[in-house]
Amino acid sequence: MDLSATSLKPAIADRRLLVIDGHSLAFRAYFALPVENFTTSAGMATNAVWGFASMLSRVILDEHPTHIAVAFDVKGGTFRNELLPQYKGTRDAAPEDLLTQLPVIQRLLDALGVTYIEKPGFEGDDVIATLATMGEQAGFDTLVLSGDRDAFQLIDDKITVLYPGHHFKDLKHMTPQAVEDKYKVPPQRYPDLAALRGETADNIPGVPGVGDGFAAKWINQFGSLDGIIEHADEIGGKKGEALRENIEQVKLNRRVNALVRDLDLNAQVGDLVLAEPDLSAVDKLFAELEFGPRTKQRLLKAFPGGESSRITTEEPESECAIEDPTIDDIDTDGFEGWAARHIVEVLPAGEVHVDSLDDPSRTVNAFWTIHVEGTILHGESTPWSLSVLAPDRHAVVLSPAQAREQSAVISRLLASHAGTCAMHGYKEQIHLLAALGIEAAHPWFDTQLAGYLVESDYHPDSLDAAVSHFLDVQVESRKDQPSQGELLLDGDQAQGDAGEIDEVLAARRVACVSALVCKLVPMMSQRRQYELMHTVEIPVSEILAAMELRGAAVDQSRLVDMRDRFAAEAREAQEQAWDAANKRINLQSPKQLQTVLFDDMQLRGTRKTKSGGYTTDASALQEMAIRNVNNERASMFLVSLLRFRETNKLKQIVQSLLDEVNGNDGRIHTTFEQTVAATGRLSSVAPNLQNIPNRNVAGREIRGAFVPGEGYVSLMSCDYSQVELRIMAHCSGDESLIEAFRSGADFHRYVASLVYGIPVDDITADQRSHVKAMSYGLAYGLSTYGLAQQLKISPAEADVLKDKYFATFGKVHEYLETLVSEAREKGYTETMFGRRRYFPGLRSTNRRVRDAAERGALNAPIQGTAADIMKLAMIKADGALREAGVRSRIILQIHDELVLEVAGGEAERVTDLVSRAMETAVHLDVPLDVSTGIGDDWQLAAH
DNA sequence: TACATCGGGGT
DNA sequence: TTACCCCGATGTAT
Repeated sequence: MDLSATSLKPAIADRRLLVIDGHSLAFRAYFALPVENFTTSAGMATNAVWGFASMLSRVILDEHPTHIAVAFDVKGGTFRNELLPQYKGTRDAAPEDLLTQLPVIQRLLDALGVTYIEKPGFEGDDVIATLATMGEQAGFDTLVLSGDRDAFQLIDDKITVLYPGHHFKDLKHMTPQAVEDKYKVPPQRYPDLAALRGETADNIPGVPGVGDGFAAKWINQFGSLDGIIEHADEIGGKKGEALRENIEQVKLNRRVNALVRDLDLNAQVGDLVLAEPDLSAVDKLFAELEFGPRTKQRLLKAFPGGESSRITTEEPESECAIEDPTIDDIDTDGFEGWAARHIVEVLPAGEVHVDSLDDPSRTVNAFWTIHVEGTILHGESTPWSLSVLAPDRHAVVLSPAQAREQSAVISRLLASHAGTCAMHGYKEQIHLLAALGIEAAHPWFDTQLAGYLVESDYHPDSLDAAVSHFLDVQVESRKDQPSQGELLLDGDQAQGDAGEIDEVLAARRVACVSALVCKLVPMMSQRRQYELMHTVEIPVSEILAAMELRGAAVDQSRLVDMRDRFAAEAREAQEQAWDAANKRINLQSPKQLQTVLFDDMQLRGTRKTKSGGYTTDASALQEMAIRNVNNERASMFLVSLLRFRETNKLKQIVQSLLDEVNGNDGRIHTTFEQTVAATGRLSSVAPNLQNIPNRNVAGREIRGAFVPGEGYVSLMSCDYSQVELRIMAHCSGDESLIEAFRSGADFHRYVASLVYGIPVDDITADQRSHVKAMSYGLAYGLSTYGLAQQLKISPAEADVLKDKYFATFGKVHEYLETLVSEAREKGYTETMFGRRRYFPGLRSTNRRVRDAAERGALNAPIQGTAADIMKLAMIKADGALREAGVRSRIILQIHDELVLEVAGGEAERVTDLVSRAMETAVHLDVPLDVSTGIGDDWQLAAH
């Protein structure tokens, strides 16, 4: 079936009212934009007008209202001042050049045909409250754009407040759930909470010592402010006393912050329709304000008759709109029957056939989508709902209990129709499905992996973010967490209102995934990324999911000992540093360090940080220590500081590991991020197990705390040596470098002998290390300056080394230049396996940006190919282990190293299987060298 | 409370 | 003034 026929209409409500707090928006615009940049030649300030206009167009484009109104405050007091004379008393009077802009903004609104409303004796907020209420009664979805939190009391299913965040252009969608999450009370109780807490901005005192937390606690305990007042005597402690003392104030606050929702405004909501602007009036005003044509175009674009309005009112340019599916009730039907009719009988069975997937002319419109919502916690993930969307846009939403009941059916469906199955985030889905007793199978399409493969520099952190990025629409599709009693329950319990709402959202989520598939399929084909997705990323997802679930066992008592020891040593170093400084400063504050080093001690700084001060990083401290060996206090301080930094860091690392130990199994379950690193590498979070110290003895000790778990006898570590250099040798075809690897000699020593033209045996340690640094620097685009810095030699000497190196390995030089020039031509780089990364920065006119892009373009194919090879090796090794039927298993990947937990009696066999898998992951013109080690812990497994 | 900056751990 | 990451602490703005 053809999706394009059925899924074109955007899911935008027919009638959507946007109500704007005019004063609050003008204020924010005024303070966000520097007035110097927005002044007419006659000296009139225009920053607030400009900011207001640009925000207005932005919100209209983002939110697609059909109706719109702006509310303003009126000069003179309101009924609130009579109740509470000091109300808003601390607010500074608005600056003169803001006040003069308010009438201009109103003129602009007139020209645009936007109604604005003021009501003497009342605030804009009351007008807003009234409009929102009228809108709700007339069946509108209403958005309230306001920076005043009093507006939160209006929020319900139909009314959402857009609340500006840190930057005023980031608007938070405050839904009932968002308010509940943030304040732990429902929106209608928010004013109770505000009355207790007070509002400094409005000069309203609350109960001293009572903040949001206590206010929410009481509200939840007694139901509401009235309940609290009734039971005020029962509340003990200082806070209870404070409450009783201020109870009249609180009551007054509550009367003041209640918005009036039934003003007589002399207007009908239906009349607020977004209309075509009066172009000549806009032109005239813009000429006065000296706004350019681009500002005008941008503003008008948002209004009917403007350039892009056709797209939003008719069909969107992409055929991938999100439409709420028809939700089928399976109580009367049974899931299996539903799946048979909507999926099994419609779609072909079988696995994915990889052959023709990368054909750019290919289109796919016959697939089904499965999506489990929930939170992931390795070992005890919590699914909230499972949704299945069929190609005919019919969907079923199951509660966790229902899904468990159907687990066998769903597992079978996933297995039999994997070849037409789409998901978002296979790895996460594996965990959530497993928690429901369902076994996942390699899907045909993963929208998260696909998004990563087509645009690896962009990392959405949620499905919604991916949707708004790739489909350029905002949808409300996610509550952060179902609140209590709102989880989808089973049959008899489930049919409350809350359950109904969740179903719609869950169905919308799966529709989002489906829309992403629609958008990404042509991009994947065009960029030829299917093969990578199927042969690399999807199988890797499965392996990573298993690794995450296994976790890594640690010896907790050893960690605790280490932490205490590092902590003691850090304290000692701190005392010494304090003595030397004659001050008990915070050694973790660069700012305080700067005063001691550069003011008190008058030391000469080295490099500057980007905020202007001298850096206090380790290399600078070392340099200063050398310069000041004769200054006893200074060197004492510097040395102690360095020792503090080192030991304190180690303490923190150990502590962070302890914090992450799972209480159930005593193991650490990291999460491997598969779509974060733009080059194709994995990353590891919570905790990061890819940066456990390894460079010096003290740090390496931490690796000793990683041990084989119950049922296992040792850990094995296998790593590639010099993969990136081998890739350079292979890709450049440089005979000398290839020979260097084939010879099997000490690589760096061998290379040094070629570079310096002296026999291998005569190479000094210095020469070897210089050449080694040069070799590694190549893949990073290291400058001569950087090389000099690192080797502590002069830039001139570094230059000589570089020239000699490239004279010896000419093809390497050529290859690196080709990488950049090809990237410049095509706009992207590619690894050996076709993984792409785009580099728009190569065309930048800013030299720094361009240089950075060039270094990236140099590095990405090399680092990326190494990442590809390791991923292939993991697939191969995992397959080999399974086929051999051994119990030993991979638990960690650290870019070029695999760590395995080895079962008794399997050491030799596993060493053989894994090293063979890694060596033969791909065939290069140079051998892939793998070294392995095995031992009682990770440190002892080193080699 | 949220964000930017600094510093430092890994490959 | 070397690529790619993750994280904690500080200090500032909100």
